[in-house]
Amino acid sequence: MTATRTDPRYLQVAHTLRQEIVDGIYPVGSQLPTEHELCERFSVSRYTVREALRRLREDNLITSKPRAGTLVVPRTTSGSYAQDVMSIDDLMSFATGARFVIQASRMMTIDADLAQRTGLPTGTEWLAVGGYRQAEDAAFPVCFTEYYINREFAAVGRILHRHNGPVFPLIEDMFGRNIVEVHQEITAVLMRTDLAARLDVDPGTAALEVRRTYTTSDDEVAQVTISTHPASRYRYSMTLRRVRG
Amino acid sequence: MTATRTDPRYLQVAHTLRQEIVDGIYPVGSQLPTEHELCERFSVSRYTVREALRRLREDNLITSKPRAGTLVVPRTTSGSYAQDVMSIDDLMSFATGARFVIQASRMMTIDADLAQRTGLPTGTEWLAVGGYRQAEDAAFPVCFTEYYINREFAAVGRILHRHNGPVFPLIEDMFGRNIVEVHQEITAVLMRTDLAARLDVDPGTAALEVRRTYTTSDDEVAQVTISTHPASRYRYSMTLRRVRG
DNA sequence: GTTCATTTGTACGTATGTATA
DNA sequence: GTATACATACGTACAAATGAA
Repeated sequence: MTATRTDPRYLQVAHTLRQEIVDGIYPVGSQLPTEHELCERFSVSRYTVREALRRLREDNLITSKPRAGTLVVPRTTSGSYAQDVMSIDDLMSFATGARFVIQASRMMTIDADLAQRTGLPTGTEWLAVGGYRQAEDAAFPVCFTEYYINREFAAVGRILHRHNGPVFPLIEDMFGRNIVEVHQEITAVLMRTDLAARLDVDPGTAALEVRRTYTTSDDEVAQVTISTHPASRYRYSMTLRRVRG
Repeated sequence: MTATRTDPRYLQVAHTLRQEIVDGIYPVGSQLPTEHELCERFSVSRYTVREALRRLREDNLITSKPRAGTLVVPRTTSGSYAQDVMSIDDLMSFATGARFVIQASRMMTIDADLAQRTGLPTGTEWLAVGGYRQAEDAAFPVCFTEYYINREFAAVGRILHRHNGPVFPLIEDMFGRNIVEVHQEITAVLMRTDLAARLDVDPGTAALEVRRTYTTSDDEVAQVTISTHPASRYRYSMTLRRVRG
């Protein structure tokens, strides 16, 4: 958008700086002038400069750190792939009508072993819920799932038993937090004997272990989920589309 | 995150208001107190109140309009996730300096068994290339990879041996085609005996099989890749970020 | 329809805190 | 430890938009 006469000052400043970054006057990796210098250059107050820089930060054009100044960062857009929400639903793999049968639910302190499995800090307390996910008409569960829920959001545990589908929307609705990032790790494991019996597969067969970490806009881990799927019943599938860079 | 003594004031105010919105003290559709009233209630300046409200706006909990005030809005379930190019690179799992050592390369007709594994039509001809991917200094390969390349693009086979990294950019560069879609399926399998020896793991251990299908803008399958990773050496990792929508 | 008062948006100046080179 | 640059915070003022008299 071109800066018009009616644009607020901070948008005009943001527009000018953005153009200069794109034009290479401030190349990637270089320092932007200090806020004070920008105030002088544009003859505006620090408030206006900071509002302008905030816009550029929101667009991931710059990062700022005390004392270090403001840095122009590389653009990550070109030739990227995007995955839309349908693929995510696919990823969630919650078949319609699949019920979650809770087997155990309690507050738990992360020990060294669990820290390894979950990536959570040792000694912290989390609501641990374990159970099996089962389709309405199926003879056997499709997977075993462990939830580790931040104690701040432990209240969702009260309604888990009468809830189907992903759990993190519950956290979003009950606490007004947004899950902005889902990190996912997939590994191949051998089926544990205790799970094998309950899932009705042989111990020592292959299984897919999917660990998801849900992070809020405050950079706080809201929930970690670990699902163990018998290889014979699960295939992780997704489609990535290239989007305009 | 619970408001701590060290949190800035605007975060404390934001946290309190967020909780009160969630608790229904300010239900969806209701007006939040005016900024002036919030200043008095929390004994902070308007700057602090506005920073707090900005956070709530960024999380789509409220909207503000001049004169109309600040409104608590219903949570929108919308919002897709996107995955950026960094995560894709991660997904490609091409360690710097990892070489591809070709073991076999020949034109091949898809039989019933291969059709099952690759998803390609029986009876069609493809350039099949098999090999191991190995880091410079590693004693053992990180994975075994099979490429099935559309015969139309079989010319890339000539330069595969002196190429590192993903193969599909070669197709894009050599033939001016664009890969617009990558479909990916991940399954857990048991390590095949013939691969186990070469990868230096025990047969019957867990392995991650990643199959990728690369499709051009003409809806033509350019390439199918099947990689078999020993579970002990590979962890499929990706991050999805929710984007405004 | 006009005017007015109210509420958010933009903008200035100043001061202090905090992280870091 | 110090100086610097961004982060937070206060107070003030006026503009713009809009709901109501």
